[in-house]
Amino acid sequence: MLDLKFISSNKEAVAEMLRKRNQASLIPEMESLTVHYNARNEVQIKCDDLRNQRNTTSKKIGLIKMSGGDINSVSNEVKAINAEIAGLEQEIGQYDAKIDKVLYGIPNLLDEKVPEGKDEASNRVVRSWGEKPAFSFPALAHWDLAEKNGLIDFKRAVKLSGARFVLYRDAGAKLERALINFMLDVHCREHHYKEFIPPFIVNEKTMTGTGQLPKFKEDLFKLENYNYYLIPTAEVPLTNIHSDEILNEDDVPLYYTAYTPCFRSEAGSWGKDTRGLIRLHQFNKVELVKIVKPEDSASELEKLVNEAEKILQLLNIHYRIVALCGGDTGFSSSMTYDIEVWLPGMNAYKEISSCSNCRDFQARRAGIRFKRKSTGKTELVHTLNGSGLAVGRTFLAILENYQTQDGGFSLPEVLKKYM
RNA sequence: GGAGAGAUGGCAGAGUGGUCGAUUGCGGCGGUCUCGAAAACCGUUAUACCCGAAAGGGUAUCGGGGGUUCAAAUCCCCCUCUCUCCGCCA
Repeated sequence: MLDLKFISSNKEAVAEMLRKRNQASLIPEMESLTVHYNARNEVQIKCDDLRNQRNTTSKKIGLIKMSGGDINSVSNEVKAINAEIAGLEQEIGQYDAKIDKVLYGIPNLLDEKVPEGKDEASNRVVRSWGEKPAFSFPALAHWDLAEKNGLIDFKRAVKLSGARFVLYRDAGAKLERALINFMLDVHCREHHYKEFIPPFIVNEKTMTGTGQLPKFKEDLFKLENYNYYLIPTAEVPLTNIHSDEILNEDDVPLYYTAYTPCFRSEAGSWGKDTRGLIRLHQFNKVELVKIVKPEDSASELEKLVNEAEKILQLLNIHYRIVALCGGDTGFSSSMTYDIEVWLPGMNAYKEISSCSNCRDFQARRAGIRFKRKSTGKTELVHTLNGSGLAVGRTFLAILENYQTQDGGFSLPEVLKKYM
């Protein structure tokens, strides 16, 4: 979330951001924050003053009692003050509730480099790498290749669970596992990430820390009768590892990675990408998370993209890097680069990684700070996250890009030792 | 699942109704000493909010929520989590 004081003194900048995100409808709510905030403070000042009176008078009572005096009248005086305090506290609570409701729903500020635009049509291609493969035959889509080669059992997955689930089998399961190990090895050995296996189920506070809750509850799977949610990405547990902590300056930057399955309800995407491996309720992903000093986050984002795209370079698959426009940038992110991989079978580029700089937005929600030595002050860290990469989509990119005329496919060189 | 114990500042660990935001130790930071370091000694060291130009002042916070009281880290209730023993179990 944004700093309440910042919003109050920069309303126009926040409104500008909301317009750029195509969410101008939030502007009146945002502006109401200042009103509530000021009103709240007035009550707070009154309340603090009364509490001060209460505290000093109460202390006097202790002294009076010790010297054997009568405390009745003073005691009644304090009771009257307390009644007044109770009323004011209730008022403050009401203001806080109103403020939080709005504040937790306001998206992050956008980096000035973010392109203008309402939706993905305005995303800007920054650069690309490699070449589209030239086939002398019509390229098959990955679902056909997966079926033909016995890598995935789509039908039985439906029997087991339903639509948008897959059952990897034989070499398919092995390839998926090989990719996970390959990605983790590259990031740990070459990019110096620390590896984790986090819980796949987290609580409400953790989901709030990274921004999934309260606003995007319908995108999550929630466990019945528990206040637990299935993680939609390892970004959630990894980023929250240090929630409510004050780190030493020497501890940062932190580079964390984890493989986890990711669970998404995909509410609102009925009919989209119903075939194959593009959009699933459960998919595998290797995630990269960085916790860094504010002055480093911009350059760390560029590095993060490089680390993620390294995987595709090693697999030798063509892709392009896209800077998301304002309307397409996620709630918690100030700036996002997508890596879009080329899929010859689908004749399209598809997102395979999303790398975001969340700056202090998540850090403020989750309470992740560090103590700066030169000033002795605590400051919010900046957090970044990126897929490195979505495993299932990498799987299908390999199938489509490495397919052969006979309907089979070959294996990228770097994966051979993992199979 | 049964029985018991516990949750206090970066960490360890005192504190059972008032002068306690909290003894002390360790760690951190600054200093004295030293060529330098260690040791020793001295000082300092929580977070958030509010008022203030600042100095400074106020308020809240001892796992979370509620209650008793003029007054709660301390008493009562509920919840969460941790530990020990027993049972079950990958």
